[in-house]
Amino acid sequence: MAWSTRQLADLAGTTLRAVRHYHEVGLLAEPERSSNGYKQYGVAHLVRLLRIKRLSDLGFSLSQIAAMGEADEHPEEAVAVLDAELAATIERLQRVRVELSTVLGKRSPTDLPPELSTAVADLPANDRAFTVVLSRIFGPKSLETWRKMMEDYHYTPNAIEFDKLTDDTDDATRQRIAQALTTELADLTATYPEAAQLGMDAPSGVAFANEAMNVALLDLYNEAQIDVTQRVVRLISESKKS
Amino acid sequence: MAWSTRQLADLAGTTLRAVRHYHEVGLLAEPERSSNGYKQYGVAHLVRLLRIKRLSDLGFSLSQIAAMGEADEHPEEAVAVLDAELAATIERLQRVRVELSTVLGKRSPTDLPPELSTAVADLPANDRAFTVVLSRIFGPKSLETWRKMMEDYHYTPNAIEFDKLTDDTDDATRQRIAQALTTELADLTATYPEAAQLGMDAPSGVAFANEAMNVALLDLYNEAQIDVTQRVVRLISESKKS
DNA sequence: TTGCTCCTCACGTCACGTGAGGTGGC
DNA sequence: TTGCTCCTCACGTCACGTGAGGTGGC
Repeated sequence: MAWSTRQLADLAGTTLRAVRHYHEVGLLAEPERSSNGYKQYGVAHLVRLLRIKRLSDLGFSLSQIAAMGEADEHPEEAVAVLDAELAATIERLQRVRVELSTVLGKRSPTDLPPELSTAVADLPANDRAFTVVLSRIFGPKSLETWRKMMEDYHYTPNAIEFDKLTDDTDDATRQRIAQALTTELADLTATYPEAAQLGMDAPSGVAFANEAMNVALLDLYNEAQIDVTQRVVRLISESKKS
Repeated sequence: MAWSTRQLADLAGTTLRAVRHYHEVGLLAEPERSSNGYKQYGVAHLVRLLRIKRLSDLGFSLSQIAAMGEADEHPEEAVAVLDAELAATIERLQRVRVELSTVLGKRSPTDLPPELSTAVADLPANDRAFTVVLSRIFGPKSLETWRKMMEDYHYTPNAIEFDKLTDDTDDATRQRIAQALTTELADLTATYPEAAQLGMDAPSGVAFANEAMNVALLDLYNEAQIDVTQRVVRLISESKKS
């Protein structure tokens, strides 16, 4: 008269495979066998299995349960650690739920931090993608500066013309736009003195940030736009020399 | 000019292996290679990777993310389902924390439901284990009846004598204790009319419950105690006939 | 030559789930 | 003989982690 594996599992409210798994990892002793090889469980196995299941349901790992041993005791420390983990998990999940609701309301895209989402709302795809890259390399100060500049200036006539540049744009037009943009940038820097520090707080280093911006530039814009950008850079460095 | 796998991973705030895993499961397209076989990632890869990471952090599985496709959209239903799951998980974890605090305060053992913990507080090991078994086979009504009976009667002189029985206890003593217990049981049934229904609400069936009780009896008590129990059963059935 | 980065297998993790293939008692 | 339960492999799951062993540019 004893319980079969299935009966033991049912009594404990768990599964056949779980019981066998506990045998495999040495958490639960194997019982004696009857003549046909069937396992024969007794009350001690049920008590042990219930304890394993209880602790497992509470969130302890099987190795933690093994470390606690057979007695009905639990190291206070392990319990405290687990409780702290649970508290942290609950908090995190609650924040995730808040995020989910803003994502659902389309108030937040999935590739940008929420603060930037309104600023890029109606930018062309490449400018938007460029901002995505910046969001990953700039520090918070630079990002905030960039956000303000985007919100105030993202539709100047010069920016619109820049967006329309194609590879067959002639040299004179390129130069004209480059000069106009340079002037505009100077005005911008006057309005936002922080703009001079753009990218200086990059957490991964200024060099890496510059390289990444370069990669993004080459990737997102056409030859004429890249050309104009380089002209702007040259014009600015020339004006600094004089 | 492009990003290496490590650079892409760093930019997205994830790991090398995660990026490769997304390639393996087809979530992220592989980029072109340079002449030496190195992967060369562009902005589009970064945008895609950021989206994958964001959705993954929110709790979507990779196959769910795959189903959502490349666009910046998310089926409302999937979001709602996930949110409901999160809410349920949070609730469960909160209940677990409450349980943890009672377990820590030793106010609750790990093998018994909380309601029974005080009732068995100072029972001998076998009676306690027997109660553990009952807690797994009785329905709620029977368990409540059992709890009341334990709290009122667990230290009658007869119960103490029963606990002390050994295999060399002589026949006369066995019979005397059996008769005393039978009388006591009759009194109990008078005080608790529900006692007559004990085990009748077993969710897994009365037959299974009886067999399980029998297994526990044979497992937990010695020959003399089992013998006395059988005498009690016989005495009761005789008294019913008359 | 030494370091560092990149690459591709390929096994490991955690707690089991899920067949596959075979045996034993009614 | 048919069903049902039990048994032991042994691979699968999920999202990567973690070496192993080899190559390429400075």
